[in-house]
Amino acid sequence: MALSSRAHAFSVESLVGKSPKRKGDHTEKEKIMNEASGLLCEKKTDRSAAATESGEWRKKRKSDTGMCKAVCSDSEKDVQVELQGLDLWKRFHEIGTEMIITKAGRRMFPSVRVKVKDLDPFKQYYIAMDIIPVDSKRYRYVYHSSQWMVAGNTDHSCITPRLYIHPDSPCSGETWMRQVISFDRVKLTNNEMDDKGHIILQSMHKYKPRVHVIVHSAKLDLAQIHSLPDEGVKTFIFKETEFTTVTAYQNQQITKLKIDRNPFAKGFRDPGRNRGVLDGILETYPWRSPLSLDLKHFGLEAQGNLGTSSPLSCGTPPSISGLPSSPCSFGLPCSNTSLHSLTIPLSYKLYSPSLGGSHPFSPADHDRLQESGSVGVQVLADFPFLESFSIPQLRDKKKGVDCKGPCIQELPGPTQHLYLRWMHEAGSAGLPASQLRQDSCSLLPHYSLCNYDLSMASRLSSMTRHFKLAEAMPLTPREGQLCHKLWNSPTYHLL
Amino acid sequence: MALSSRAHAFSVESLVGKSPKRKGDHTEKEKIMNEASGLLCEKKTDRSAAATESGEWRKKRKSDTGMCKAVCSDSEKDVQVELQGLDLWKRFHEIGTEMIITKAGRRMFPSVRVKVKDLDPFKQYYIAMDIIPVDSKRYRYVYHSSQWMVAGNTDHSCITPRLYIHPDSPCSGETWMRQVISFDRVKLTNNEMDDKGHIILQSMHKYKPRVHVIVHSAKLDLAQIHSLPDEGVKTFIFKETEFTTVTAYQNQQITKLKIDRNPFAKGFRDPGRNRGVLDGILETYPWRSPLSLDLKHFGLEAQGNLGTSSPLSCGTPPSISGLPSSPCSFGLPCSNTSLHSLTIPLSYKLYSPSLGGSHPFSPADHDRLQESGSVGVQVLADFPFLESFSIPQLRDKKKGVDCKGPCIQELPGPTQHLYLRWMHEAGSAGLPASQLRQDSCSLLPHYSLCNYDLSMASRLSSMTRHFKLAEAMPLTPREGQLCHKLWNSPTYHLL
DNA sequence: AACTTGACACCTAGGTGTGAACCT
DNA sequence: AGGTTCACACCTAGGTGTCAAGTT
Repeated sequence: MALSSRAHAFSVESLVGKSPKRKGDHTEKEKIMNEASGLLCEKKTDRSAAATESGEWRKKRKSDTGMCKAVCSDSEKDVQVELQGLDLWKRFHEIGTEMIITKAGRRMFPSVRVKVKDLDPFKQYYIAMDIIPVDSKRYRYVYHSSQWMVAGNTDHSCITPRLYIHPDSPCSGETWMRQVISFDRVKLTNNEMDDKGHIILQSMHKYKPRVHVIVHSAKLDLAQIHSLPDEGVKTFIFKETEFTTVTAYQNQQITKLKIDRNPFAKGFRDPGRNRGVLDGILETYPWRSPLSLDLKHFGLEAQGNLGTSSPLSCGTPPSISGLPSSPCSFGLPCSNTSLHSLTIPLSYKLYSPSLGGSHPFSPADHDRLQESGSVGVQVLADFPFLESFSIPQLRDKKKGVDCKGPCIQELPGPTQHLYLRWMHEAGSAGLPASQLRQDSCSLLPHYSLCNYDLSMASRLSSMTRHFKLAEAMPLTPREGQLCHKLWNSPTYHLL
Repeated sequence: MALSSRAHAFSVESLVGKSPKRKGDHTEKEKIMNEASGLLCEKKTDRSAAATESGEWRKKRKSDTGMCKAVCSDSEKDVQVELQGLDLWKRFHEIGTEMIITKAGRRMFPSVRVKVKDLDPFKQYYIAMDIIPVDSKRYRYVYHSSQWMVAGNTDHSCITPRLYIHPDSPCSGETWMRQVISFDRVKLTNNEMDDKGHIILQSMHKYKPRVHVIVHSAKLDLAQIHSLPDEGVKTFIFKETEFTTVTAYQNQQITKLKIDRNPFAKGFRDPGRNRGVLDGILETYPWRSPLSLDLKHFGLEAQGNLGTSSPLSCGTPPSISGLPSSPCSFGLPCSNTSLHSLTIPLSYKLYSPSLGGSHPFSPADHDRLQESGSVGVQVLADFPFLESFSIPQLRDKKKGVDCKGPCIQELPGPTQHLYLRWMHEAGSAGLPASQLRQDSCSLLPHYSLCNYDLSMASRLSSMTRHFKLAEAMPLTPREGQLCHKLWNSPTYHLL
């Protein structure tokens, strides 16, 4: 994925390593907190919004259901609040959760979702959420150590956090208890003048959300509650929901996890990440096989193939974790029904990210590969100079207009080569070195002339943005931008 | 537009007439009601949901702002409720509003939107909506007379209508009065077992929505209100919001108005409807001119023109309300930038809908035309037998797969002619008979070979579905389906 | 023959991360 | 050089009328 320039700078080691953890003194302490679910229940006793986390509290854990319970001891009754989606929150928390804040307001992901128990079924309650500072520090992300460091002090004391009343409020205890109470519509903003009711936060600070259960009284009007009432409030804090505010993601692992789990970021998802590295591509994209490159031929066929689906032989779909037995069949399944739109060349090379070189896979790499025990995939894309290419499915109108020539003329000559290294997920799809040796002869570069349809092409474009460019060292932001520009320039984008 | 088979059968007369009104005894009475804004305010005195429209009420009108006010006289204070979007409601009401109901639930369009005035700013209110039967009759739409007729009796008495509480409830009078209160999330269903809280109605019946302003009392729980409380309720009815429930639109004019006004139906919209009848097409679709048809040539060029934009001369764009001065230039503006995808033939004929014949325009028609004072446009589309037509923008995969031959083979011979009559909106773009006579010689059929791009093609397909098939008598459902099938068969659809 | 249903193309509306450009 | 903003491609989610096929 084309992670942001910042995120690109995240060190390779921590990405490829088996189970990357934040380094430093905090790690052990946080782990303990996670295991303890980090629950806090406080009874509201004063008007201070940034209430201290004091007060009696007990905790209970249901790790198998992915929930955690907070029981708030009270003169009346024990109210329990369970955080939903605890597993996901913990995955983020282990890395160091970041939340984007924007001027217009950005939703949280994950969002705070709770189940409430042991309310009085017949009483009316408001349920609300706010977000308070964890400390008075300003933070800075240090790329080379992949850590958040204190960068200064901030005085939060004069700011009263905005209270987000759950839209179903007020509601009977019975009704609240029947449903999962989701705060997914909450939006975070860094705009101090915000008039849309979003929660206002400062970037590069640590915060923690709180959930409040408020007993309804006749005086309360939903439209008039802007701060917590003096009494009848129970507050719950879940340590796992702590986060650092950012305007752009700092830690690449956070970006990755967000993309993987947030449905709205599906467009940035690597289609094959949950299977063998190549499986996703192989199964998703229709290819012709065996791969062979004839750019002149391609140039001639580019238009001629429009709308046709000539019967070509299809290769055997290989998988990276179970390589094909036929020595030279690096082909992919062929879906003729979608072979009607566009002809572009594309080919793969196997590549070891730990080798550090930008060269095609060579026999000498085998030995080093055995040491590293993992392997990536290098993609070679060839871009012929196609002046009058027909692009019927042109969604990006603006870019499409600009596309007639100049953008492609950045590249000299009729054919361009772009080498990309695909960083596979650590451990998820590593190719065993032994297997690689066995089949490595079949993995040497082949060139392909392949037809595939434009919707596939657009997905491929998205997919390739998840590739890591092939450099020995982590990319600098500038490098990342440059490579992305080449790959994602208007014309290429249309591939 | 390809109105539903039912809607197709709507009689020509009522479509073309200057200001079509429903015929029958009701017309005069309804007109009075419209002018009186049809307001009703009733004070709830019993639990009967289907309350009678009795009670004291006054009315006030602000026609220039498109709103209408209801003032409910009361022991406490006058509460006023204004229907928003009154103009739109009235346009529908004049035709005879229809609302689709489905098993899954369908939104209303227009939706009920009101402004409330003179509430007690400090009191809490619920605002709710329900929909009650207008009478105990079942209705049937009679196509040849374009009228709704009583078709039987229904006993509604045992059914208590579902109450839809506005999601902002309860809320202070102050807050309610600050905003437009919209019931656009209300959904109507014909599923008697509905468990999603939608309003359950019976198809082919007449209903009227009611808006209730309910004073909050401590006893009321938002989740527990399923019927109107005994007291503290003021009810408002707007005559213009009456509608007949259908599962498919019956009156083509309703379909047309829904498509024109509902943003979600934009895909079915005729791009030129707010200008001269032809202007939209002429300005929107790139054409080559002068129109001339050479099907053999077309067949040969169909693929050859892909991706090219050969420089052809473009005709003068005429408008139906101001015909072009050049005698034979029924051409259209040419947008070469989009002439790269597909070549299809299409031509126009002027046609008088009141003549009733399916023949091309003849001199003898002129006299009759003068009497009718209005004119439609007839479209002649020619479909050559194109076996291997290139269809890059194939979104409808299912149809695309079926498209190879059989569907087009329904038509005998290499070329098919389909006559469509385009019913222009009454009064919006009528061609003066005098002007027609003057220019009628230029309106005799011409044939055209024209290139235009696929996105345009898809819109044209949508547009042509709005045409009315040229038959002397209103079409039967079967006829409508047949003609639509020809025009919209898988291959044609891609035009 | 009248009416209903369900899959569908085509929209609106809005939530994502990206990277260029900008600010400080 | 760190941090922020904005237009954007690419998604999810769901509201339209259409039509073929079904039911009554």
